[in-house]
Amino acid sequence: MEKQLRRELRFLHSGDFPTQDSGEPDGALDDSGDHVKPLIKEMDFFPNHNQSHDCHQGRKIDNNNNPLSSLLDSDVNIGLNLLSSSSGVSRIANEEKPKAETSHVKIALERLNEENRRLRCTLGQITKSYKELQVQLFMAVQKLALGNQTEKKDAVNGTSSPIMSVPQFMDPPSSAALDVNEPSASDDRTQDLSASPGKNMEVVSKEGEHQIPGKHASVEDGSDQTSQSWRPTKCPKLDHSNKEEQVSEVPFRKARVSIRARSEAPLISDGCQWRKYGQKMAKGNPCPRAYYRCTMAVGCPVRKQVQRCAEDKSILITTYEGNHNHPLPPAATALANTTSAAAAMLLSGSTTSKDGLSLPSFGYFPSLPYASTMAPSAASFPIVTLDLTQGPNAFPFLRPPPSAATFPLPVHGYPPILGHSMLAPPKLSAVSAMPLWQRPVSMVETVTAAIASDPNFTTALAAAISTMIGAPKSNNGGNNNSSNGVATLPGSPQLPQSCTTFSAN
DNA sequence: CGCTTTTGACCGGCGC
DNA sequence: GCGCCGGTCAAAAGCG
Repeated sequence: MEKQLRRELRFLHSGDFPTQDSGEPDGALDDSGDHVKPLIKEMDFFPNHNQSHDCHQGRKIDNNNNPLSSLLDSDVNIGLNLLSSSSGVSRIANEEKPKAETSHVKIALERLNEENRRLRCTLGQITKSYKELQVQLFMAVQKLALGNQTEKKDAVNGTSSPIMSVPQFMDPPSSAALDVNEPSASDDRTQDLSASPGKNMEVVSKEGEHQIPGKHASVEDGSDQTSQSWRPTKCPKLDHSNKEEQVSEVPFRKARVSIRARSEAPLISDGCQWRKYGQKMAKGNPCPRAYYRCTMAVGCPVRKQVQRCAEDKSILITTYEGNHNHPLPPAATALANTTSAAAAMLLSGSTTSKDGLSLPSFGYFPSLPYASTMAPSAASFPIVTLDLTQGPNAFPFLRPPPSAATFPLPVHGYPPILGHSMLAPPKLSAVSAMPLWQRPVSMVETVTAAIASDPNFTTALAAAISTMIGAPKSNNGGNNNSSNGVATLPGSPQLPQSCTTFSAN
């Protein structure tokens, strides 16, 4: 039916512009057909148009509501028949009727164009809302950072204060937090990705946030980086000695982002280059913990730990900390922003909880008993855990991405260009020789898919943010000792990232 | 030869 | 003060 219809419309098209189509090979016909194709689709989707979209269709479309049916019913078939019988005669015969047909088609086209415009407009508004939210989140985080900066000084001076004061975070972004709900709730078309309600993001904070020591503090990273090595356990001491430097140099490095995902692969490719610099047996876990540092740029302070979960060895836990001092592949950047948004929320203090308990405010994210698998030292840091081990997408990650495992990450406004060739991790070539199930699955793809494919993510994120913004935090008591000194680096336009790449699987 | 990985040693924080 | 533990260093080994 549709096929026939396409042919008919092609014919009409060629009738309208005989000089263009005459004598053209199939390719030209296909082109014209392509122009018509959306028209057909739309007509099929909205056969009773005057009911819902009539505000845009005030024009007369005959007595028949659907111009398509008018085309189908009478004229077009005639043209087709003529065409099939004898091309020379059909031309002549057709030229007598096309005017009415043409007007019908034009009307339909106009109407569809209008609807198209309207849909674009809606899409634009949704995108705009996202971007606004993003910007306001940035601002909120930076404000928070400034607040923590001052609080840290206070704490150093002997006054213990909560990690953050809610009002600092509240002011500007309060409206934006609600905006994010709008697109996800009002426009179902933005959620045509497959639903995967099982995705979990658990945000956990451990008390006792420390400053990273400025041991090797240099200014390798002008933007938001500190170059000192990752020595969390040494923080407190140096924190007292170098407080001034700490405050200015170490913004959000305290938070770690941990990603749990199922993978048989020993390592996850995330678009960055890593060099292993150590391996340790951690207490309570028979599996060794491997330490990696980013080698994409000299002095990049980013570290990651990789360890299998003691309870379920198919789960790989990758924990990141630090900010890259070099450009990242787009996917890594997108993921960095995604996770750092979570980290930022964590660092805001309102989403933190003591002793590794899940956040009550994140009811959307089920809690997991993962804390026992974390490094004990990690308990000194707030940890954001993205748990990809549950839900329908967990296992599919081990397989090659079915169609396009890279989804756009609307949350951070990145275009859907994530992953794939340009993001291929440096070692992928070597890895490609491995059996498929042993390959390190791209973190980019995995996390992106995990997050983006979950239609509830936006809603949950918005809920979390509005929870943070709107409600005074209730459980910050555990963090009052060393107000984490979160500080923005001057001139850094980026959202401070507590981690920059993100693992999955 | 240069880079990466391995692995034991070392350091510092923390609890007792 | 001592021991435990996590994290890092750095020499040696491995690899392309």
